[in-house]
Amino acid sequence: MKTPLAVLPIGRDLGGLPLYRAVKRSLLQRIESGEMAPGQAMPNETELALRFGVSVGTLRRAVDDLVAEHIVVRRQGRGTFVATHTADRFLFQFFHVERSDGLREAPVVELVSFERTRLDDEAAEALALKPGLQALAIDHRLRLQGKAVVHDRVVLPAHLFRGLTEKRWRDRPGTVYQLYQSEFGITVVRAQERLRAVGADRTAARVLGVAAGQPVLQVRRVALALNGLPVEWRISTVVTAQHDYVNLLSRHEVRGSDR
Amino acid sequence: MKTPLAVLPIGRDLGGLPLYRAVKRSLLQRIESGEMAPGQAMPNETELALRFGVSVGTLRRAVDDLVAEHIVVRRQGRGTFVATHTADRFLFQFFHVERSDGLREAPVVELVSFERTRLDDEAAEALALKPGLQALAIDHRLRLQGKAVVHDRVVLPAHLFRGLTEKRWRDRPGTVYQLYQSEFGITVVRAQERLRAVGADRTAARVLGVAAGQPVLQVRRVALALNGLPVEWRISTVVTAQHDYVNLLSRHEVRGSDR
DNA sequence: CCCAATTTGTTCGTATGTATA
DNA sequence: TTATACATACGAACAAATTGG
Repeated sequence: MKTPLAVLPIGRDLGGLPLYRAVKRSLLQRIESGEMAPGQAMPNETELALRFGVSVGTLRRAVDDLVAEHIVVRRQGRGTFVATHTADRFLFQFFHVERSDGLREAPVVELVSFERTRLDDEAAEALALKPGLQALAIDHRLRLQGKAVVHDRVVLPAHLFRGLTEKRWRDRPGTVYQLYQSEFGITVVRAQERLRAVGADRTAARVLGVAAGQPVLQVRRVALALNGLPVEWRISTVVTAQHDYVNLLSRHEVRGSDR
Repeated sequence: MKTPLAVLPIGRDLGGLPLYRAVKRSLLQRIESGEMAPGQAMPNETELALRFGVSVGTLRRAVDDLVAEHIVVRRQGRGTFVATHTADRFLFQFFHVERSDGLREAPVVELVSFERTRLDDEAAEALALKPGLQALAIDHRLRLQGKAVVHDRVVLPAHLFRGLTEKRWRDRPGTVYQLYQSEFGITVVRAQERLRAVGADRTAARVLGVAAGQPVLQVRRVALALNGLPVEWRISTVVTAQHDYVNLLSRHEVRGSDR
């Protein structure tokens, strides 16, 4: 016999909102709140349907949406799990640089610097925060096949990453997004990037070993968490002499945002 | 009483293939073959389900996939239609340049040149064809708010676009993808782009009115048709002084390819 | 190796709601 | 108003994958 679990409220009135959307929202809230943690199995479908007081089909419809948004993953015969960030997912969804001949591989990341600083105007705007707020600025060099190809500057608002030190950053076992998730409860689910071509500035030129002024690709990214709020600002500089930024225009948009 | 319509075969044996995938494939084939043309309404769901000999739920599942891939569109109360290329869709799915302050608008397109030529090695490789095949090369200048921002070079294999003349190109009412679809039965559904930063070459510099060698963004795109075959090769050069190439990393991949 | 329990995946059928013409 | 078509919701049955005995 399973533990007798509480009935889950779907949310007050749902004004015209389809039932499955209400269920989805409720599930999302439970995930955001940490009640169902990443990696953890959710109750099974019939169980959840029972608790929500909806049919299995309706419950499945709600979960379908979460699966499409990479927020949960289903495994036949095993269960449904709150999605964890993996190196694979990071590579696939957030790392777009590959060699011009199509060779794709994980970059080797070197830490260049880790500083406490304050948000400049651009970072503040991107993060929807006030300029001058305490922040962390972390620089990396990324190598592909030994070649220095990308310079990354990551800017994090300090109040979201309390207790983050250079050592913890350095010693993280996986990707930085895995670190955000496991150590700070921040799950990055989507991002917006803006790209432009510029002449390499001194920092990038030094870190990447190219001449200042040489054309490089600059990628500005703001990463958004589960709750839709921006949590990371990043400027990547890419040497595109032998590498490209690839973009597949074959993906699909989320149906309804709910955020 | 409806006309008594033929039973639709789903496809011989379906070895382990779920029924809804077989139905989807069958629908796709009918669309590719032109049996159901763009803009045209498909038979309604119960009708289709009946003809395929499956339940409405299964039929809907198949159509769901096609909707997700933008191959058909559903309109409640009206019907399900084979998708047509529209200016909106083109802008949203295939045009990624906007002003750095976020202003997004349709570009004004000027024809610069229209030539008959032959596939060079790079174009041939991208199009999976042999170098030297007859082709059309068409150059454009795109303006945003009056500013020349993009230079486009479109390369089309002549055998797919028989009878395409400069006049027909010039006189098309909508986007070029609408032209491909309505005049040549070619529906572009997805594309792959590779981006790099380079110094502006002479052509681009002339067309865009920038100094040669100035950093510009170069976008190489191969566009794929419904059947998955490449049909267009394009190199765009973007002046990113006041504009960005934007990319939303929030979209989702297609489940199973079927192609 | 096989069997049984568990969980998601697929398919069916039906009823009712909502948007459109 | 009426008819049509898609949208939502329900419930049930069986298939397929996984795990553990």
